Amino acid sequence: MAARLLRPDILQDLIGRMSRRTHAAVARARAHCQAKGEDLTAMPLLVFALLCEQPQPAGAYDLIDNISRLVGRPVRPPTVYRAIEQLLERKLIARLASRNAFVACAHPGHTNDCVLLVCDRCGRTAELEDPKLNRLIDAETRRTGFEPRHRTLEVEGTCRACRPAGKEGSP
Amino acid sequence: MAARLLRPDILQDLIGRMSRRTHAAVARARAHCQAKGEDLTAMPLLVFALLCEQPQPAGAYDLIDNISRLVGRPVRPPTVYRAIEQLLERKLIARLASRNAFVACAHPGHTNDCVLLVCDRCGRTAELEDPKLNRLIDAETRRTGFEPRHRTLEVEGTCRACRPAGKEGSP
DNA sequence: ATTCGTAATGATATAATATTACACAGAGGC
DNA sequence: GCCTCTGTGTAATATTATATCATTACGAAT
Repeated sequence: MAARLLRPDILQDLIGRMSRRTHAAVARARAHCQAKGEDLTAMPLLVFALLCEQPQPAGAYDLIDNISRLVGRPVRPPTVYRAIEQLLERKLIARLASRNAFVACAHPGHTNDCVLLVCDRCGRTAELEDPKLNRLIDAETRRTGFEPRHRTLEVEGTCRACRPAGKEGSP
Repeated sequence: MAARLLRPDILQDLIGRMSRRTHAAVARARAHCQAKGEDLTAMPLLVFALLCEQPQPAGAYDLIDNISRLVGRPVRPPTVYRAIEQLLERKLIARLASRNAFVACAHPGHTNDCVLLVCDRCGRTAELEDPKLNRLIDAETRRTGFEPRHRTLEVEGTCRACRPAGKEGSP
């Protein structure tokens, strides 16, 4: 299965150095996939772990650079893009289309597309799951005769932490 | 104003060969800008007109190629990207983030971000202006302490025309 | 154990998208 | 005329993404 790069023990070691939060997220992701009879191989796991380590979205080439540093030799774009693709399919990460970047999803197994809130000060993103909103989007698009399959909803603005204190309402 | 490329008479000629619909849209766009004391120069006008001519979104390099053909010599990326940027600022076109492409907006002067419905069969897009949806998105994001400034909402699916006849409800 | 099939990975090259930096041309004011 | 300002022109390069083919590990069949 795994080719010579990224032997399981090395992978374990790399992920082992990461935060507790990441360990938990990785464990959840593995469990989630195994429950479906699938399996996460080394490269997707590493990409996912790296994305978990930072709250900001990462560009593909940031990931490529980081991974290359970690494994001690250049890892090429297709390798990382393949991992990204697989993670996207399994909805473990989300593509941030407005910035050509990627973020780890907080909750494995959400079947809906989620809303991404992107702070333009700190660059952090938060996920919002909102069934009511999803239903409205679905209903309104269908009203025009359109059959929705997938949506991208990204909101740019200022997160609570970056907002000047005391400004809770509208400007 | 205009440098040596795209003299006004040539521009008129190029736009003159386009459809009636495009003429109308271009006229509306000019009027809309003039009402605000601004003005659309040659390149932005041509880009807008080209986008009006086709219902599918166009990539920046499609535009570059088309414009180069029309004016009979190579037009470089920055020229076209500058025009795109200006049109985006004035909300005469919209960026389709999920595909790195651009579409002409149907109605000049809409202040809200609109919803883009993208058909994955024919590639056409439709715009949806939906105040109710906008209000809900605004309200729901603010509930988390986030201050929204701008949003991207793109729905991919099958448009009415491309849908097999008789399938009006859910699958 | 050898062979074969397959999935994941590796490497090379290149396509597609976007930006930086600087030069120049023409309109309008002086 | 000369200056300045804005829009345009060009070269070079940065950034993001994919196509293509080679290689490696592992398991199943023989």
